[in-house]
Amino acid sequence: MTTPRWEPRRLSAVAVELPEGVTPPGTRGRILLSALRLFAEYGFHGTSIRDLAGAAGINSATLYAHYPAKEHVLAELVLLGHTELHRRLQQALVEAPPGPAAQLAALVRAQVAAHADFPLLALVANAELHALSPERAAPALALREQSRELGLRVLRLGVAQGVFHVADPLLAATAIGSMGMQVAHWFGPDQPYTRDQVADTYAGYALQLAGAADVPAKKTARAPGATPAKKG
Amino acid sequence: MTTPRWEPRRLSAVAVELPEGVTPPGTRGRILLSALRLFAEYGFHGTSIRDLAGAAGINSATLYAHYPAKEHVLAELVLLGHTELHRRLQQALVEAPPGPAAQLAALVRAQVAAHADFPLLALVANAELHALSPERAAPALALREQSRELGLRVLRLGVAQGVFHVADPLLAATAIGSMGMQVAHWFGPDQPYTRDQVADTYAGYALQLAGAADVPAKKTARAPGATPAKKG
DNA sequence: GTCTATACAGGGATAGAC
DNA sequence: GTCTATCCCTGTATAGAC
Repeated sequence: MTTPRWEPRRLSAVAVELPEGVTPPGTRGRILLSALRLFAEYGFHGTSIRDLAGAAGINSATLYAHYPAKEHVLAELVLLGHTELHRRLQQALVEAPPGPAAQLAALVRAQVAAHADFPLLALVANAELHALSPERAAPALALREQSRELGLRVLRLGVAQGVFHVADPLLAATAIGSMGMQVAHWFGPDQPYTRDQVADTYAGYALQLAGAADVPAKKTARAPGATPAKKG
Repeated sequence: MTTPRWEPRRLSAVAVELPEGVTPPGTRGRILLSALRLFAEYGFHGTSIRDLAGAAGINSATLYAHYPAKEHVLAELVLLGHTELHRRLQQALVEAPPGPAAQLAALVRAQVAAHADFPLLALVANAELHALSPERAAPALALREQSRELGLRVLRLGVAQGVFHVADPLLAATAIGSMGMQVAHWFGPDQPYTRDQVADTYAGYALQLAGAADVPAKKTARAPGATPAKKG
């Protein structure tokens, strides 16, 4: 591919940006941001070196003064994405009020917020990871595993404490994680929700899904033990 | 790429198959099944014509006796995937007991079952859709929209009837759909759940998430070895 | 329908001047 | 660091014999 064959469809008009403080200065930063946009829209294999250089406003040969190969650009993005998510999840846990319910809500909020704040990065980190060689994918995979375990631990603890009621915490964690992950695919300025609306709503969904005994009295909550409103 | 550079990682050892009755006979069928596996693992742009022909056991030129271009092979898979899901959702609705709760459960079961029965197809249909030109992506997108509306209608009806309790049915439908969609990414013979365990469990999650007043005391899945797992 | 052979554009990457 | 120029391979697709 030399020039885009059709209008972007994979993601709508989302800001092309990276988390604070991680964009390299100068040309290397422009390469990385261009790659963020192009890899998200056309995929790693659907983006050529010349596409990438053109978007960054440089000659294709200049790329190799900053990265030894195209794959290294992807590797940097993938690692950045996984690092940012894991950092936010950890911070959310640290700052959360005590108790599994509050912690689960905090984790889901953080996950949704991360994917809504940087949908392009989340998309590339997840959907293009497979294009990396095993050794360059490994660091991201390790972070992903750690992130997954954060949620799983909270769910297991909540079940043990009788706060959650799920037969299988692993499956519940998977389901909850899936909700948030997918946010990167549709969140953008062309839809009616704010980042925090989605984050709060999804946190509520997660608690409901987990059968939390003490779902905070949001609009969506129902009275525990209430008689079925009835019927259809 | 001429030969796989590393072991498949995007999906584990999942059967390479298409829904009953849709695999074309003869060489065309072998091309389609090879494409299913390769596109799922390496992506459309990560798979060359020669890869595809080699996997199908033919010369690359022979491909063009069956498809006018590589993109048409992908288009067929993407359409097959979306068609199969939509067909199953419709059938599930038709066969479901009356009432939004039973209907939502049936929809989620059908979605999960479809993605667990044909994870490769679901992956290609969703993750590689962006590689199609707009006009060849359109039919699949139309089907996707119709499928989405099935779930949305059930949720809205349930809210109107007081069976569900969500402030925003669209967001709830999105969250529920996201859970099931992701199943294609991890379901396989290397994990402890049966298709029906996941389907039933996820259906229960959906009802909980939607704040269903009358969540049926359904069987919930367990990992084998814990307590006797049941199935439906 | 399938093959061998090949056209030829585009791919990733390097050499070497500035 | 950046460019021009270029190498060489891989990519898609076609021609034409069998």
